Amino acid sequence: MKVVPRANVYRDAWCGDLRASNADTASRVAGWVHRRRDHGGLIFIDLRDRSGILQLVFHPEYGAEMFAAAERLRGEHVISVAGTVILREERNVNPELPTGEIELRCAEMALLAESLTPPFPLDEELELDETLRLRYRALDLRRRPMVEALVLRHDVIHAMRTALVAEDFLEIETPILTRSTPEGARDFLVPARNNPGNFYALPQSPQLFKQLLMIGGYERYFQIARCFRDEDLRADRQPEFTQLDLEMSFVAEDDVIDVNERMMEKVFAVGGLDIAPPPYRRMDYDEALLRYGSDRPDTRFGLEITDVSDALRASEFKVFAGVLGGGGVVRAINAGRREVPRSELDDLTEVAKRYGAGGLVWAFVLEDGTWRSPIAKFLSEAEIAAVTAALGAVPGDLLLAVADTADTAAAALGALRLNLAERWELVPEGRHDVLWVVDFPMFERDDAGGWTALHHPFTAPTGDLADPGSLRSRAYDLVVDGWELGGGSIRIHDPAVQSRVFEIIGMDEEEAQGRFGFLLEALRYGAPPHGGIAFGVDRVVALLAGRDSIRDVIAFPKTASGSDPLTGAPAGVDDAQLRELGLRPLALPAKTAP
RNA sequence: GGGGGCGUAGCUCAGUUGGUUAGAGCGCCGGCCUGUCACGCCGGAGGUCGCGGGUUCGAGUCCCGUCGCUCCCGCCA
Repeated sequence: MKVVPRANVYRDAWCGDLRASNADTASRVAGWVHRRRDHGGLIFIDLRDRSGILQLVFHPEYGAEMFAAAERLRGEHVISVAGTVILREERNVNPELPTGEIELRCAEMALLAESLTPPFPLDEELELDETLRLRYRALDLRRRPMVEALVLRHDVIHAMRTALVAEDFLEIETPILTRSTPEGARDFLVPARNNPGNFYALPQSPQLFKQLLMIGGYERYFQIARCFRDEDLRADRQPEFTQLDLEMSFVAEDDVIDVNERMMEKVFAVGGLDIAPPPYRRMDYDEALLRYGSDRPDTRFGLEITDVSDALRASEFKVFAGVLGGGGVVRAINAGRREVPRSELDDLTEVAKRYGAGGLVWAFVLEDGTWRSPIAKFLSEAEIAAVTAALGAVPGDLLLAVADTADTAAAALGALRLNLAERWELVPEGRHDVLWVVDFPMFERDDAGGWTALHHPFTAPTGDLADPGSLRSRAYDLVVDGWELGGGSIRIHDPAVQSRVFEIIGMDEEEAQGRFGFLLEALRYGAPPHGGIAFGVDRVVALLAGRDSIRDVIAFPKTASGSDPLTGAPAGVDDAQLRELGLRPLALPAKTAP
């Protein structure tokens, strides 16, 4: 650790800091008993603090009473010891340990706290049941992978803050208790005692407040902001999560992207990622969806998707004719030269179906250019040749195709790509790809046939406001290795445009005024052009730490069902509390009696 | 809301076609041990097989239900 602790009754050094250069000096350290090796007449203790591990040596010669006390030490007992740093004999050096050249010969020991036997081992890295880990989170947090993850998290946030402060950003807080604006995700609600029947909402993001800060003239703002969304969880989604939220005035897309590239370059360096310096590649949304089947493409491996509709336009094969005739597409992946058994093809078909495809067409290209495929007999020689050529396929290659709507084909083949990459381990070790996805559509159709904003309704559109389907948005997402790490946009600063966007998404004047009147009003008092971005801090850290789940980089996360085994949250409250809030107890259906 | 996987000792797991007394490693407890670092050796304790019901002569194993964890779809920037 960089700073030596201020000497006190407990310690004057970090365990993990002592080195050969400290040999023959007196030192005092404190920490937890990580492991003990009791040889009868000689005891070794690995003492652990936040910085690392130091071997302590206890010998009766150095103090009989202390030695007797050391015999009673058990795992996770807390002690403070004073002694002399000793250079180990060469044959006793432990090259695995940063402190392995030395040890502390103990002269004095204070037992500060005893520990029960821990419910799981803290000294080895093994997969543990997550409920158990969360139930005993204080102990789990002592484990090395957790310490490393949270230290990295700190370093990442520190790097972000340093980079932004250096670019004249101001850190400003926005409210946690705010107003429900049910656009996008479901809100967490908080009953307002002073106003019975009314509720605060926890923010899904500081979006509106940061726009007000721009109108307020602060020009460059950022915040490490806690955000809340009451939706079902995933490995990369928690009900409360942390965003690096920022906003800038008098900027266009490139200005925001430039600042953030400079910042993220520092962040990637903190994680030790080998990434080419900015500017980062930019890819159009349409291209991402076509070639990778996703708006957050993982470009670390090939298996790109190709649209082969044109080669099959005249096909008499009923499935293709039906789909193409109905405005759909046929898209395919050349999976390359692979020996794939029938059972695996069935698995892949299941993957495609899970994402909405009716099925998956497979074909092996044979030496003579024909196909071994269930559908070979339905296609003409010319069609087979055309599709083979479109995919750049050669004999031995496996082709996988989906015929469906463009959206479904993209989703199914996109998922299939990722599945194949994992199945066949196609991602090169240590490779990381960073890119901006840009030029998103502004709106997409919702289930009811209306329009809904792809990002959010404060994103600035480009194009003809009379034709919602043709509008693009001035948005940009940062994607790394298929993870969406951040997203933002240039915002609407013209109140007329903002009103029109609300109109397009089916929000009438009255409703818009009711929900967002405060923003519309502020926009009328001189709103500068502005834009910004928000990064998912948990995702950034998880990616840098090489973890699959953001739970592993959050000190106190929730389980996948949103519960907290540590505190028991969410938990019931008594009727008196409810009455005080003006709420009626809910009559829950009785549990079925045994 | 839907689908998949998992649930056996404190922990990580094995447990055959339904068959006698449910096992291993680690940990824990006791003993021995002066250079270990996953210390070693000897001995021991430790089980509501998630929970409830059913089938069966017999259930950890099969069936139904339920709870929890986890991954995914829907949902979600």
